[in-house]
Amino acid sequence: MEPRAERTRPLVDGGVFLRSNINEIVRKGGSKMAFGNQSKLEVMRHTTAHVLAQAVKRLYGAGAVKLGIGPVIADGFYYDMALEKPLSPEDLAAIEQVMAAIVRENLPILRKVVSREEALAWFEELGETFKLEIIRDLPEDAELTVYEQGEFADLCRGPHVSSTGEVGAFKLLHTSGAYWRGDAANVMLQRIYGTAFGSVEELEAHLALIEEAKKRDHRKLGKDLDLFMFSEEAPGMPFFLPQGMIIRNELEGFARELQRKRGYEEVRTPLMMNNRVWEQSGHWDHYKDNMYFTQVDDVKFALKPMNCPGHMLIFKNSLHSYRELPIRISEFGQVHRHEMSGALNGMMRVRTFCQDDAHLFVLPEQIGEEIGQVIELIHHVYDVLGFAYTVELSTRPDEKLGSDELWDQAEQALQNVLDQRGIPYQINEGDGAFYGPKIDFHILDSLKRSWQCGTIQLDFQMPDKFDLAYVGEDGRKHRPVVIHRALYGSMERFIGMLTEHFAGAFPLWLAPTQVMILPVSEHQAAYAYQVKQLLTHAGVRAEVDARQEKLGYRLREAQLRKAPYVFVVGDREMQAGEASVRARGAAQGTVCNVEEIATQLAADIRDRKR
RNA sequence: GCCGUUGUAGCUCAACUGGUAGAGCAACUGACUUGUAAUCAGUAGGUUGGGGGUUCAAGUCCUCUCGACGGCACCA
Repeated sequence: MEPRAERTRPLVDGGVFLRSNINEIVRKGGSKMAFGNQSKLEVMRHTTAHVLAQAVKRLYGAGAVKLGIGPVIADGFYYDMALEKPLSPEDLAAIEQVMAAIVRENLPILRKVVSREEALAWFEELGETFKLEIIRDLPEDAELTVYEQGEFADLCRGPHVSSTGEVGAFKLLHTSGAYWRGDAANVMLQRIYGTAFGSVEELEAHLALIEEAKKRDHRKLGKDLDLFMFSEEAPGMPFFLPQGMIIRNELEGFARELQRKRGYEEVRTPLMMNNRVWEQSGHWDHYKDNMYFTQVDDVKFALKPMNCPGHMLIFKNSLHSYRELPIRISEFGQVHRHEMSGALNGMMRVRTFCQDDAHLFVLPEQIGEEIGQVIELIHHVYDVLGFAYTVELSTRPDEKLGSDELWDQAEQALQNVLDQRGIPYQINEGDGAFYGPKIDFHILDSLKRSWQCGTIQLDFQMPDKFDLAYVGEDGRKHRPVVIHRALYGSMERFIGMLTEHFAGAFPLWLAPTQVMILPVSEHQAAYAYQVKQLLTHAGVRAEVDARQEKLGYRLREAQLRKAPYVFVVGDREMQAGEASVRARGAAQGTVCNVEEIATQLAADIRDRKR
């Protein structure tokens, strides 16, 4: 195939393009900061992004396309560009065709170091205004390189593979809008996402993984399994259906049980309070754009976006001695936060949710010990559920309350606890809450996706804002320190995450219906209900499906509902006080004495066995 | 909020360039009395998200609006 566009003048007068070769570059160790830690796959994906840009220019005309940036990301790449025409999925197919042609042409990829002036002149002529902006913002001494393949050239640090023919199996996935330089104040460009792999097999495996994730989508499973629903009447506000409520109650019960043993006291605080409380706490200043307000008589009220002020008021309700501390107040607190419409996402990002919140009022010297206990508690919860997790330490944000000295102290305190316990963690600069730094726990689900769930936040601000005090040994008033913490984070999000993690096949203790009992025919229906009764008394959630349908049909439904156990009862079982017990996923069942299996299941449920 | 896509029966989806809404499953009724992933037959079910407009005629075109989806930005 002939390269379509002839270049009529050299890119840069007098310049020499060198063949781009990743192996050579890595061997020579050239420009380590750019190349050193990139895998060959990443380099190839980066080149695929250039091929994408080249294809778009061929298709819509070089002049009609202004390039933004086209970096490699986890699992693929994207390229941002400005073009008149909004891209549709059909356009992606057409672009892929042109990309395939460019790969077949096997164009050599040439690298050239250019001076700032040369680069500016060239991209000026091309009308690549975004590239010009990049060049102007680069430091004076930055080494500028241009990569050229056929008629296409791009300002780029590289590296790239040595020719377009080395691009492997690729696919364009979807388009979206993206602000230039990630700033909402800038124009919005069109972003095309794609991925590439060394082989067709790897690409297909990746696409299959995406399909698998879609099948596990909690929005789909939540609908299929009747866990929860949404309504246009309350965007971003989930409705829990009876089946989903069972899961939620189990999770709450689990946390309550653990917290009771650890000296927590459960409370419930109002959903809305006079706005002056939020002005006092600093929430109004820092968070009013995301709060819901209402007028009651002539007074402005706000729905709580957080539970802390309510707990501060509870602490202030009585006088406290240093002997009482730590005081641990917990609440399954429903909060409302007005998230932007575009941010909503099923149970994962909602406008009202329930935090399994707690505030620990502690003496300064108790901070380390208390945080250590919360870390242990979170570990226990995740361990029972079988989750691996990572830990992040988030430090002071730009918009914050309090002095740098206090922040130094608070950040140091958290860091010390982690270090002393030998817990590996990542530091997340600037991601803390406005009142204090935090330790976040990120769960890794079965698809290796990370979800922020548990959190521990150290707060020297709220005690101050609310003028909290305890009476010390010396008989004088002292300021307690507050630790905010959550195990699940948001019940809604946690349930969404659990649904995807287990693909709807919840462990026995969480499963809404733990045993589905199927009488073979109407004759055994009465016996089936007896079995249900027995299981119910043992503390097992059992249902009977005695519909006038064939056993195979009802069995299929029970499996689709992902019931952990199916009991089939026919005449044989009825005579012997037994049931044919089939565990979820098992090819066939075993016949068990009903009382024995009931005892066994009750024990497994009590132990929250996985 | 921004860019793009999208909204048809409870669910999943169909209806060529505008010609007056259809299927499977589910539901209901009846028959069958069922032994480990779908028994058969029949019945009913929709102001095509909502408002406005163009047209002889709108699910289809235009417009406003609401919701959802994919991202961006946001996420104290």
